[in-house]
Amino acid sequence: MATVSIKDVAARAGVSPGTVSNVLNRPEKVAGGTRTRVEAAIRDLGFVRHGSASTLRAGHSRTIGLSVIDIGNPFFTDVAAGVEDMASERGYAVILGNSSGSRLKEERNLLVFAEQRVRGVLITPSDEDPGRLERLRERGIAVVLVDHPAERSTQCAVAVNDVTGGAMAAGHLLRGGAGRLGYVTGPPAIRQCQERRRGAEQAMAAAGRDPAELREIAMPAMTAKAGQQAAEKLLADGTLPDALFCANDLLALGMLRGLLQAGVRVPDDVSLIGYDDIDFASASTVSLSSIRQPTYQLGRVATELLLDECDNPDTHAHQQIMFQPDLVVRESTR
Amino acid sequence: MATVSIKDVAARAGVSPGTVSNVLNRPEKVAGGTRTRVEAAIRDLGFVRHGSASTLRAGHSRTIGLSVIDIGNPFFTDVAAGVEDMASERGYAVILGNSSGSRLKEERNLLVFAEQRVRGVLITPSDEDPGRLERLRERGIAVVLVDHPAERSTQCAVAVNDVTGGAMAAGHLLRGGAGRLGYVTGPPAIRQCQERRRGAEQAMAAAGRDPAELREIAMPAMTAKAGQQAAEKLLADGTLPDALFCANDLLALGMLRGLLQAGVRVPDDVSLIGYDDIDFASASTVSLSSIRQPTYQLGRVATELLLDECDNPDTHAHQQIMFQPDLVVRESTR
DNA sequence: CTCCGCGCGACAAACGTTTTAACAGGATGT
DNA sequence: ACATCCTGTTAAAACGTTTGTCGCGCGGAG
Repeated sequence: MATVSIKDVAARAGVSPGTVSNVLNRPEKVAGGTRTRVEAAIRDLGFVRHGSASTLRAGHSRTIGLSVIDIGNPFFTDVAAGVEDMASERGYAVILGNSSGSRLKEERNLLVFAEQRVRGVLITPSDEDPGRLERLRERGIAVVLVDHPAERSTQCAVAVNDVTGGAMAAGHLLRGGAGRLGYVTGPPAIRQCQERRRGAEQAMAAAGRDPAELREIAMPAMTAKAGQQAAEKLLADGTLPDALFCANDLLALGMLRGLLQAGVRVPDDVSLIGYDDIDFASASTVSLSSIRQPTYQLGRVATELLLDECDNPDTHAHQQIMFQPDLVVRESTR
Repeated sequence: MATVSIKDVAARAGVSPGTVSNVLNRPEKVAGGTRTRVEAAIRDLGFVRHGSASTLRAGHSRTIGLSVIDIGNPFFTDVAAGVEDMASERGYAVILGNSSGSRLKEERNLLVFAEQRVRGVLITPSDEDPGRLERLRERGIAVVLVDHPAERSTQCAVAVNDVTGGAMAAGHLLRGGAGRLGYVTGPPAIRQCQERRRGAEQAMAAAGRDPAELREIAMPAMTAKAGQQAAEKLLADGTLPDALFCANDLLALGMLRGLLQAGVRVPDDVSLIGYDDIDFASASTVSLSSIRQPTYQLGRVATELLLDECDNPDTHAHQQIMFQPDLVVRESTR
């Protein structure tokens, strides 16, 4: 438990504590001989800098907070991996907060972040209230929105264009010769669901079709189970569309299962496309066409923006970056 | 940026800084009137305690480190969710470290943890070297192993019994009338693969069968793609076992796809069981029988042990907790 | 030979909290 | 009346860094 401090290092190297600090933080300021001597002392004693003391004195830490809505969702997991990698490369630690969609938990996480005096926060807000984030900024904590459009141009944000993605999916189905088109979606409150639908409608209009013909099947959840229920609903109706666009892959996989079990052939009878391109999309029996989002990249870039804002507050220009999704064609579509 | 400190609160409430600290840390020590006055001042000024200053003086922080091998793996994601929930309930923050299987990255993460003076570390070690962990303990940082047996009885560990799980899977297949049994596995270096195999052999012995008959198909990775390749390999050989036990669900899903595409019926021609019971196991075309592990619980309990060790170092008794897996029977097995 | 500038380090003052010892002022017991 | 013990509060000393200021010694310019 004999915690070794900068003083011990200084004593052993025969220099002052300030010099040790300089070796740590601005090595170019200290003469070669002294530096190697100090470095040797650091190694010998197994010294590791006390982050808290450093933060206290310097006024800022080398940690960032990451608040996500659901760490169990592969989408956020990939984002988190990108964040962690980039932060780690730049010597920052990541404090993880999982809000589970609960506003209370999100609030609590932000408080923890504030107590730790994180340098900045990456957040996918669970609702539209900008007040909390404003309060963070007042405390000098940078904020970057992830997978959410910027509420104002005074902040950074990264997102993926869901309208384009929706248009890609529907366009692909239309090019495949689809007559009647169905859109299987989740709760209407979810922004992504709305925008993907909007994209699909645009694609229909561009193909000279009436967007109002798009048949919407809305489910209360975006899970595989909900997808299968949607299939049952469609089959009970008796009028199966020629092609189905599902708002995420889990819905699509459930739908696929429901259709195949009922003897409907995919893609011969019905074309099917999902969204997100999760790992399992390519692993299902009939591999699933989907829309790929650069999730890992989303995390990396968001972190890069955040750290730039922290390290160069003066020259930093706020950016709203919109990534473009990709169409991935597999077996489930004609 | 006017950061408000304990002194400002003290001034406004007309007390000394020490009293404010007491209100924060041992409210029972301060008289009711003073306390409410101080609390009001805290609210009015929007004071939030400076975690680093607190850590520096108190000698310990309210953060723990979590080092996992692959945050993209649903298994670890579930564990992380459990950790985050429990830590958050007890007022601890979680610093996330993702080693991606790289020893170097793991090392770097542990260094970050040490710098942040985390109270303790939860780790799924990426290899068997106990040295690093020993060094952490010398620094007064508690360590709990996750999904890894304890190297010695002087530390806590939580894991799931892989031998039992393997026995459950193989036993289920044997009870279904399987004659020839195959075991599709990953790299032999992975401890879990070995132990699950050992369990399967025990089940065979218990059923009066020669364990040597267990046919092993080892793949270099444990992904869906590798599973499909394994299927191709088996089909090329021409001698398909009656039943297949895959060391994880991804392998099993790939295998399922490969078999179905070749016209092999599951479970009529071949029974198939996976391991982990990931979400998608129940959503595949032929839903997958599997072995469920209490992952979320694993994370919660590990955190509980860690915090107990931190908060009651004297009375704390090291524990090695072994969870039992569950057999989940679905459509893929007879 | 003096003076200036410069490179390198030492010194010391913070940073915001926790904690110990000390203390005031009653209440209590003798 | 005095000694004693509470209870509630304060003052001050840490904790381990960072950082601005200052001083020393040396080499080159005047």
